[in-house]
Amino acid sequence: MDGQETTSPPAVPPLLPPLTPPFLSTPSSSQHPPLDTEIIPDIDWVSLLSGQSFLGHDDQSKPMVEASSLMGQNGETENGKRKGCRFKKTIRPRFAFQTRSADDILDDGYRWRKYGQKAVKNSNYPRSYYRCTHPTCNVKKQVQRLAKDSSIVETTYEGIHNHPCEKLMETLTPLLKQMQFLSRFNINFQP
DNA sequence: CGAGTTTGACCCGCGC
DNA sequence: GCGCGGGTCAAACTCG
Repeated sequence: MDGQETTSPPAVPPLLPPLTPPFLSTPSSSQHPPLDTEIIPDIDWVSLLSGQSFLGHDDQSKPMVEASSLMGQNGETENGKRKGCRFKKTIRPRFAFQTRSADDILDDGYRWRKYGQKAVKNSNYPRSYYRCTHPTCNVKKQVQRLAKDSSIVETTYEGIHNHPCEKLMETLTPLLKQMQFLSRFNINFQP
């Protein structure tokens, strides 16, 4: 809720993966190549997109899964009205990063459904809320453009995908098949 | 027609 | 206790 305007990580709890450095403090554009989308910190995108533990340590720890499933039903009650456990204090793995992009949404390979948008204090730009559309997956993400530098989009992921990334699989499957095929002939990829 | 987006209302946690 | 701010819901709407 506070400290959002500084460069300190606003929503990155102790569960932050070690591979994810805190927010880039100075996104000075002097060294930036002219890319449409620039990933600022070093992110293990392979692990991230494959639904593996980008957190490095918590993919199998049950509390996270329970937290997710808890949120999964959204605390709806018998009369269809939502109730308190919507806001139950569950610690879910979250990590945030910033990208320099003209688009608010960076294509991470997963399919997201927007479920809300909210104006945030101290920011000219609204914050958008997305949820993974996979039926059993309850990962959420928040996307917000920085008030200071509107060219930077801050994305906060919450939760862990419990399914592989469709797009990544689509891309990798033919490659894997090809590798399997080649491996049948004991082809070594050596110079 | 199904999937995704928009948007106002609702709810809760927290600080005062 | 009250008000504020953030997060979510869900009906209405849009789009392919």
